[in-house]
Amino acid sequence: MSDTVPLTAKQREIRHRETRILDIARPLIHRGGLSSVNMDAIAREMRCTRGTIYNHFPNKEDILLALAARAVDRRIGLFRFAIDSVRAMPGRTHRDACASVGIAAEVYVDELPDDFAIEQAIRHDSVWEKTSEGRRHILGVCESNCISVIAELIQAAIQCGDLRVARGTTASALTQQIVFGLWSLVYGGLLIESTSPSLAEVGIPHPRQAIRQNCNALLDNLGWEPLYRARTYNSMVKRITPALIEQAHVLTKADPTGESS
Amino acid sequence: MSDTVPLTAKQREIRHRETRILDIARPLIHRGGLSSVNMDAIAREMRCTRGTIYNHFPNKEDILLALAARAVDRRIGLFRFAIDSVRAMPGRTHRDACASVGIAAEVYVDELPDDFAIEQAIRHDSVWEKTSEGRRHILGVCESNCISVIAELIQAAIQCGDLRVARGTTASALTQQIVFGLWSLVYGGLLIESTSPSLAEVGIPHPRQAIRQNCNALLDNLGWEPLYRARTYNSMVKRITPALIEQAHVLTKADPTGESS
DNA sequence: GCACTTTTTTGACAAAATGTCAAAATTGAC
DNA sequence: GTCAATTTTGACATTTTGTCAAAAAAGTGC
Repeated sequence: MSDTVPLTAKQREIRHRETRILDIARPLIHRGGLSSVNMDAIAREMRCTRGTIYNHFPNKEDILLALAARAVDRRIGLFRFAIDSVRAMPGRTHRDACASVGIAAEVYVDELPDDFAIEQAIRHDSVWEKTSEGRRHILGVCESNCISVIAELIQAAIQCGDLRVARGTTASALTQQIVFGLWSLVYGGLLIESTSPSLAEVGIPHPRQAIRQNCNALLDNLGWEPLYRARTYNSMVKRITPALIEQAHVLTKADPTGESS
Repeated sequence: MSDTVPLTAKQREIRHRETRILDIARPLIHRGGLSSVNMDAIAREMRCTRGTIYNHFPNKEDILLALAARAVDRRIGLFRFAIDSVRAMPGRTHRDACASVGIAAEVYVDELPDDFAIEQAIRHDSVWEKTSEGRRHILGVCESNCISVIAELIQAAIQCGDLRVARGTTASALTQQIVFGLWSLVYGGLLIESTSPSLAEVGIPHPRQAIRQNCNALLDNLGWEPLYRARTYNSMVKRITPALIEQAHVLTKADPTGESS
């Protein structure tokens, strides 16, 4: 329902501007932190005035939300890439694919720290309150997609028999349990690592290792075969990490524009 | 080194004012959200001008940090109360005490939501950046105390034999692993619950239950005896929850002032 | 109680940021 | 080329933070 009328240059420019605003806003985070993302700075780089930007976004917070949606898209891209990479390795299990998503999350935090930061920022009440319903919905869809990616992986593990559903529960309940468990462990762990200033002083010198071990302990207990073996696990991590890092930058370069033409 | 000189009324007033500022700021969060905590509102309620408040705190962010330190203190109070309560119940294990801390965390989120909110808020870069080193250190000590409470509990479980240290690791490594694992699971899970708008739509209708189960799965796998049994676990939860809720309000009423006179 | 010094409080001020809107400028259509 | 519709502008109002010289209050010695 889009291209019935050939768009004029002006119309194309306007349609493209939302993307341009976001492309300009993101580097600002990197240069001066989140507080440097202000309408003045964006307008200056855009070579227009604030008023024009307000034609596209009702307020600053909606811009942040749009950036967050892009960030989640990149994160999903990284998760998918990890899963596909493991699938391409001979002899790797669904469990390996699941672990690779955890590694992808680590790479996300390390290589795309601005994306990680903005995902946190928009959760803040003071930001969330001001956002529009429409934008919130878009972000919700992105998040939901991300969960689906993991859930599908776990369902595949159940179907192929690696993960056995215990008596008294269902495949979907088990799936949800695991999705939420891994999500809490990895997200919670990475968040604690990034916001608790001196984790080492408190007695946790290697949070990444702890997160990985805890994920494996959880999966082992929930009945996922084959159980954790350090050798195979570590070799998978070593193989996939450099590819993930590269992919993180690829995903950043290629801007994830919405519609086609 | 404190009370060599009898303080004048004015000196006492000033010394007491820091507490007063915090006592006034906290209800503001409840009434109008975090954004309503501004210097004007505090000054109005204090019946003085902003300038006076700036004599006590160098900026707004330091006030938030001081509120967060109080919040962590209350949280520790709740955790300690939970542990002590379980200790007083006959036939309860260290594992029950550990689980009760998880319940205490749930009660904290539900009954002291402003405290939970402020603990999140101060993690935000835009807030953290502006805080003073001194205040950050105070908060770090509070956090460290909280971790100690849990770590001691786990060490006790190791000493009494409920928790066995596997070959190739140490008691302290295991302790750290468990502390960080439970922390990630519970904190991460509760955070996701509170910030992911429609968790139910995404397929996780009962996040609290999922968190509890995941904690138990993790502890089971890490070798904590006796293993999870629904009956004993649930009876403990039922017994302790009302007492925790009451304690949450007790801790709020009694303001945790710093020094004695 | 009085003159004085020190401390504390005040409120006017500057600065930074958001969001609005009537007027100006630009664009597109005939 | 004219005119209507759309878009952009920039001045304005508002809100908030943080500063600082001057005023007020408190303390001190006599």
